[in-house]
Amino acid sequence: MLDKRFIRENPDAVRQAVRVKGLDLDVDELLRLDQEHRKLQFEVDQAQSRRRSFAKEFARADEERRAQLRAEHAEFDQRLKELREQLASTGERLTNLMLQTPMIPWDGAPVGPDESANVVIRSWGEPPTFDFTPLDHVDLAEKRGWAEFARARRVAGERAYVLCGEAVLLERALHSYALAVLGARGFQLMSVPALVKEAPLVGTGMLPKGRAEIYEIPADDAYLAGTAEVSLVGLHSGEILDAGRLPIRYAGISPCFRREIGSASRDVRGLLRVHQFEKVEQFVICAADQAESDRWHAELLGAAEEILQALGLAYQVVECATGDMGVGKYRMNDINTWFPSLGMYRETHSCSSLRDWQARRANVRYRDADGTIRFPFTLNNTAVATPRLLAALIENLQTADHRVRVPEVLRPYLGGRDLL
RNA sequence: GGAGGGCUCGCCUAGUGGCCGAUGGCGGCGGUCUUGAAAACCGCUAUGGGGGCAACCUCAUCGUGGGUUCGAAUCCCACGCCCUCCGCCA
Repeated sequence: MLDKRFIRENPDAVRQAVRVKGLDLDVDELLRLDQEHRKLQFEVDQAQSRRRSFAKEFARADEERRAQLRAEHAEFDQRLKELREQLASTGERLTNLMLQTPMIPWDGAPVGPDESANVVIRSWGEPPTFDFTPLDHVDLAEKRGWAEFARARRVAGERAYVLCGEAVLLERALHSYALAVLGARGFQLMSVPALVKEAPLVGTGMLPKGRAEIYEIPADDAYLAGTAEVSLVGLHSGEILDAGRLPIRYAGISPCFRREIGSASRDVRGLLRVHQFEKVEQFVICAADQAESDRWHAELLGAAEEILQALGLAYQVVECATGDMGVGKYRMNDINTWFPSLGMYRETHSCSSLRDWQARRANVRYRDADGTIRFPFTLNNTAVATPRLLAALIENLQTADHRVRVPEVLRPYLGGRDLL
């Protein structure tokens, strides 16, 4: 969500953002509603002011005068009621449009309609070469008894999976390692709800646009969050933080649920695109300062790269195009990790800066040293998301005899074993 | 699931229909005093919207949303959350 004043003063910048992000938002209608809303607000204010003074007069009046006042104000009350209704309905329409306002993307973002316009900005590592025919993660896992797919789908339908035995330990090792890396970098470890109310989903920007992507539990007016970010933002919703508390850095771990409606029949095999997964997410709330936010963006990207490098997985860092980055993003960098079975790099991490777009929605504020109340900037990035990263790991580190080399950093979590 | 109690300005608290955007204390900030500090004393100390160049004016907000009333923190209804007890349960 953008600042209304900013929209009034820079409508062209907003129109431009709507265009390059491929959105459907009528900025002129928004401006018109904003103006109408302000006009109605003014009228309602005046009417209520009058109502208050009338009430005071009433208190002082005698019975005869009171009867007279009641009669006089019947019509006025009706008018006030109508004004209030108009204000409410205009406000509702305005809010609907405001929730669709996009963050203005940064100058460096490639302009393009979708991920095809993304640009690789750096690479690390070389895709492994095998002197045998490598298996994909599904065949490898089944051969080793590390996963069940057919049976899992009997239980939970398409895209379901079961991890078994050592795969369970390996998955947990990835998360434990990610938490250790982030803990060492000063992040507060947080295990957060995945079952959430509507408000934090709107606050993060997952709703209203992403409704089709989110599991809904109508009986309880609840939803299953697709990322820990939802809870982490929601934790501070409505608060005015002390500037001294910033930056807030969280490493949030949670199960994540996504309906994958827009990807039906894509990646249906294996562990790449599933409805339920486990993720450690990095999340930062920092002062409303672009330079500081940029530093955190680099830091979040750096933590993810540290993890991938320690795991020995080749990856590329991608500068995401305007059409790929989503409504609220200022800047987005995906990290794509090499998957031998696909012969390509696939997204395992996504690092985003949102400036104050999310804080505004979630109503998270802070008090600056000089007492000014501001909306902070928020950023987030994946640290480890499994089983997708687990699949990358076993594919890349497999051996000819269908075993998997354990990266050194994971060995402490696997009883010191260097081979599974 | 059942029964009860509660939700007021950072924290605690006063307030049962108009004098209440709201009392008092604590905390915080500024000042006086002091060599310095403490104590004491004085002052300030919510957020959002609208109007105005500005000083400032105005409206809204006492968990949320409705209702009653000329007028609601206060009365009524629904919902949310917290606490206590019983039951159930990982």
